[in-house]
Amino acid sequence: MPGLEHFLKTYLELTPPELEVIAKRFRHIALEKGAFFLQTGAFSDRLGIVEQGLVRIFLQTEDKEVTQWISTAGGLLTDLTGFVFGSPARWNMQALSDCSLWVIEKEAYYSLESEVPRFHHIDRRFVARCFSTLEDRIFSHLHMSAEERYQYMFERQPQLFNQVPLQYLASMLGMTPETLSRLRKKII
Amino acid sequence: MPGLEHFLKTYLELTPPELEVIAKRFRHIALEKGAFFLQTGAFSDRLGIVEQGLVRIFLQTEDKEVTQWISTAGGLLTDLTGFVFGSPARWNMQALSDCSLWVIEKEAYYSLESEVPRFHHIDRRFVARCFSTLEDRIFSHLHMSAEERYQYMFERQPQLFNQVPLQYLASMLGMTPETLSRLRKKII
DNA sequence: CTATCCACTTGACAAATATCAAGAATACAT
DNA sequence: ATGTATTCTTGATATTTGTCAAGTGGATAG
Repeated sequence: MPGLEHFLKTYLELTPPELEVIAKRFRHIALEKGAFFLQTGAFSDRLGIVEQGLVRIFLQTEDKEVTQWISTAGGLLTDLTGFVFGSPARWNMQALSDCSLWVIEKEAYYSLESEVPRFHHIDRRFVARCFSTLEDRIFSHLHMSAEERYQYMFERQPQLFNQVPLQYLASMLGMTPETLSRLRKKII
Repeated sequence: MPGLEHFLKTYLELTPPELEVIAKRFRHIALEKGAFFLQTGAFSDRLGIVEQGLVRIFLQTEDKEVTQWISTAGGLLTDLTGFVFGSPARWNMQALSDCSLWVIEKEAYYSLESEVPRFHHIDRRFVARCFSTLEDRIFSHLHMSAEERYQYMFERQPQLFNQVPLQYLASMLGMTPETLSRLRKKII
């Protein structure tokens, strides 16, 4: 199984010593199926990386639950807005299966600024990469149909489609479970 | 008319001396109607803030043009991904009317790191705010109908609806011009 | 003033997607 | 294993949105 250092390297370009200092600040925790890593309204005072398992990021609106994303191995867990601005978290993050995570506290994260000279540069690229991912996603909603979004996601994250309840995938793709079920049938 | 410093303050929390140092690095330019601030594939080596006028941010796909956003006074102009990672710009940015802009070169922007001690903190919050805006937008596509997205945008940016060709607004909302025309009629 | 060009609107129709309800499959607990 | 959730599928139908084509209206150049 790829370790924390492997995942850190996929987000950030780091030298071996930087990697070591940063990795040391993470601790390893278990998150049982059904448990929350974060809940709406709480303080987002830590950042997690999924080692194993699936975590659903979602929000309750008046009329329905909206799944924003499902994080798999290597995926990021944090309410970035809350983490940066200290505002109450918008998102719930709940384990869909028994998970193991690496976690760094906000305080430890920021203290890296004084330990790793290039840290602000690293962090900046990290946030910008998150931005870039969202930009792609917005774009997909502006010019793709539900079917095209399904295909696009399926190509990029095929493992999700075996493991995640379809209702959540549907919400994450901006369609109803029935529509997703029909698209899937049509395409196979 | 609100000045550059006013707009900077809306993005970033700055002390008066910081504000002064940063503002000094911007220069003031005109962008004629139809001219491009940035084109797809170019280097995104500067960041602009709209003082006056409208700038459309869009991209050409095989089958259609997709308008991602329209920047009005105070709005931001940069391909953030390109600006941070040095990759070729994804977006075109074209003036819809005669515009005046404040612009800072990438090099000058980064040199602020050594002039303003808190700069990395400021910059980080800036990027995170951009992220947060996109997150809201993704969310709107996951749970709102075209009609609801129209209403939502109309409440937040009513000025756009007087000034911008509807075809661009439609694309930005992820619908056809005909649909937008009908929604507008229905709602008024 | 008039011709021309856009952008916008409207209508008729088609396609995509949602809704509601029922049945089938699957997972879960006892 | 068996019964009970729950989730997924399917069908019928409604609604929303898209497409295509024609028309209207307003701006602008000559």
